[in-house]
Amino acid sequence: MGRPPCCDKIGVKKGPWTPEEDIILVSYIQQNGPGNWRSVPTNTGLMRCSKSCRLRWTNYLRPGIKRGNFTDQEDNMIIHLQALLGNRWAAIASYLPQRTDNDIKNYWNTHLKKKLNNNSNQENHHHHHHGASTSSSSSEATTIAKGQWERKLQTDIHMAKQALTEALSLDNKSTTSWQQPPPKTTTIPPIQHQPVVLPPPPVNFTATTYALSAENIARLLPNWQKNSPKSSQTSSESIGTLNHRFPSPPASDHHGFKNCSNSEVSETTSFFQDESKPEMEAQMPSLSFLEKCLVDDAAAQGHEGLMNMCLEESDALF
DNA sequence: AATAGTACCAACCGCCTTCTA
DNA sequence: CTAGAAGGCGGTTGGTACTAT
Repeated sequence: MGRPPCCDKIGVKKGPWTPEEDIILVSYIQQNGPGNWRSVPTNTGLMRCSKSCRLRWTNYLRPGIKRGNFTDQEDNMIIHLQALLGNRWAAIASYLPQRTDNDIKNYWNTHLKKKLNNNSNQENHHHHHHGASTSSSSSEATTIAKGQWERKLQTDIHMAKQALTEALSLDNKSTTSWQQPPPKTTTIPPIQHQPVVLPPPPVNFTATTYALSAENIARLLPNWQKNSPKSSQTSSESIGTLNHRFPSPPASDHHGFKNCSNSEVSETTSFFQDESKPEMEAQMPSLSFLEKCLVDDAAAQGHEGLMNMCLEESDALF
């Protein structure tokens, strides 16, 4: 037979989370780590469905989340990736480690869709390169049944490569940092990158990365650091730079997740590599495949600039 | 100052895939 | 191998904040 039920629907609370609930959830995850959501409501006493707990954590409480103030680079990246992947927000979010899929989805629906509509109305004859990928792959991708898109992605790999290469080269004019796929891809075996700084082993790693959690929920959990062996140091280093509930002031630079100190980068990205979006592990092979094809193809075609750029920035991140 | 309209976003819903007994 | 639950994801909605009149 199957598993036992995760939680009965009786007495399950809905609606906005209270700070108290957040504290309970974060405290529990601090001690046990994310995952096994089924046990969270029973172990914490939260009158919430396991799904709700997971959603609250992944979309709001987990460390390293940047909210609001999407940069132009992020805009472009989302637009290109949406054209490339369709409404696969989780996949798109894997390229924007500080953003949640929900956040990107909301931003797309509230901002970028309109922006694109306005642009397409004003310049239909423009952006043949965009239009080709957007009109074909986007509309198709959204209609393709789940599970089929990866096959399509492989069969249409040339189209995808072209679109992504275009996106990379377009934005390379202004900056290149955001183009770097999430550093977590560097830890996936098929990718040849040798991580310079590997995440600490899971136990220490959890302690370190939860320091970032402390920053995100500092207002909710004043004693957070006390429970996290290494958190006091890291928190003092970076506290105030990650603003969870309140949007950051307009960024002086537009370098996305590079817009922070080295320690922040390593910690934040390390976290993402291992914990913040564990579900991405399942998706990354496809994306890594695409990336690898891009890099390989770029090399084959003599696009060393693109390839080097990707590799160099990957190294630079560490 | 009050009201209506709009924008934004956190959270829910339901479907699909994966996993487990 | 199969049934059924957990996990994951995308679409949608409801509440709140903001803006215009």
